Amino acid sequence: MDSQTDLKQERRKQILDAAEKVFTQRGFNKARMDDIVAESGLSKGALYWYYKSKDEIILALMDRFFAGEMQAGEELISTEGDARQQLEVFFEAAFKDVRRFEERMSLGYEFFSLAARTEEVRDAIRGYYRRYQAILSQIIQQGIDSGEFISIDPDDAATAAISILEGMALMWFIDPELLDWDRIGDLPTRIFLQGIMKREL
Amino acid sequence: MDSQTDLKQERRKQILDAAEKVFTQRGFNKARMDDIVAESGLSKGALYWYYKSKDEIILALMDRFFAGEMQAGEELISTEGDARQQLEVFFEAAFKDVRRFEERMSLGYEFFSLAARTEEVRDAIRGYYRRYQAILSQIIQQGIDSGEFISIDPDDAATAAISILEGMALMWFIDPELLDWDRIGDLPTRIFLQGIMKREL
DNA sequence: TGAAGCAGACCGACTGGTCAGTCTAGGATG
DNA sequence: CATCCTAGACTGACCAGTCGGTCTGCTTCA
Repeated sequence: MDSQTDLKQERRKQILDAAEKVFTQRGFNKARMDDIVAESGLSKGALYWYYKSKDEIILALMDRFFAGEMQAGEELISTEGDARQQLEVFFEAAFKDVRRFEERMSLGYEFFSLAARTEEVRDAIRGYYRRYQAILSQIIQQGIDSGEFISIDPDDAATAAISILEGMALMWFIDPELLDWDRIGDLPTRIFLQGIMKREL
Repeated sequence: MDSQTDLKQERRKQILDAAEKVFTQRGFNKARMDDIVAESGLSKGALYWYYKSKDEIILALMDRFFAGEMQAGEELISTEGDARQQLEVFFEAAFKDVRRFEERMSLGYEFFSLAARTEEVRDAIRGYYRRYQAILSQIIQQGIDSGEFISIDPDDAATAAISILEGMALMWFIDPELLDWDRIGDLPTRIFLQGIMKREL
């Protein structure tokens, strides 16, 4: 029972790993099941033993993709420090993630374009962002309570913060030169923070 | 020669209009050439008379798409007022555009995911953003020169501004509720502006 | 002990549908 | 007679998904 379950997990991982690689390189539509078969080292029969269809693989991959992206964010909430420091850490970690997931970014945009036509995908992405927003909103609320930040709707400010992150990721994806991390550094973070911090008059 | 050219233009427009509608609804891959034929009211022969392939239509559509998006931005540079006002007008116009292009947004994300695998697409989008950045950078430079804004790299600040716009468009695409324009209004603009404006100490 | 039975995991040749693009046989316009 | 079409049948490649079959390990029971 146990080693059987392990095998199942192992095989599913094996298939999703292969699918991730193939889908990233060729996109959902150009990728053939036979590519995934070849990449996974399994057979077509095995592949269809574990997943009923290509769509099922895509959906399973999506779950894994956004769950993975989420982890970094979720862990952050326990960070020490005042709201400003927490946001700084958050942004910094997020930027690092963007660079770390470089190759996987195109997969993200595959999901976005799928989202337009597939409710299931849209809902998954939505859930992901809402959880993200909740975390940031909480931090910002702290900052408002402690008098660090100006009086502002924390949900909206959180949405704005995520927008900045996602926008920068997009820009970097399209034109890495325009957005040289070493040069631009934490500029957007600084702009955002200065934008919401209380001024000392 | 003249009315012939007109007819050519007209037919090409007819085809691209149909393609835009079909691609927006079904995505590049699910959309069939026969769908575009039906939508355009022309025949398959006519379609292939004007465009050699599906890819050629996609590329032509891309040029039109980004050229259209660009116009609004290009016109802005002549706007009156100081840098702050110009940026405010710019952001406001951009947000209006997002809402106006609601149905066409999914097409944009089709292009983004294509960009990962097609240099021609990547270059086109890149060019579009660079022109956009140049405009914003110019305005921000003005603001720095006039002492309105803090000393900052205008190119980087412009990149940050575009990131905010694009990020918000993305968020809205995925979750319009999270980003209710009437509620969130010009918050991101205000945050950005406060972030780069000189403080009166 | 070992033969028989069985189920779950897996193999890969094959099928059947789909669809981009072609082609034929015209017709109109200028 | 060149250009701009119409109508739509057709071809050929491509590929998701199927299906008959194999292999391995476990259980049963004589």
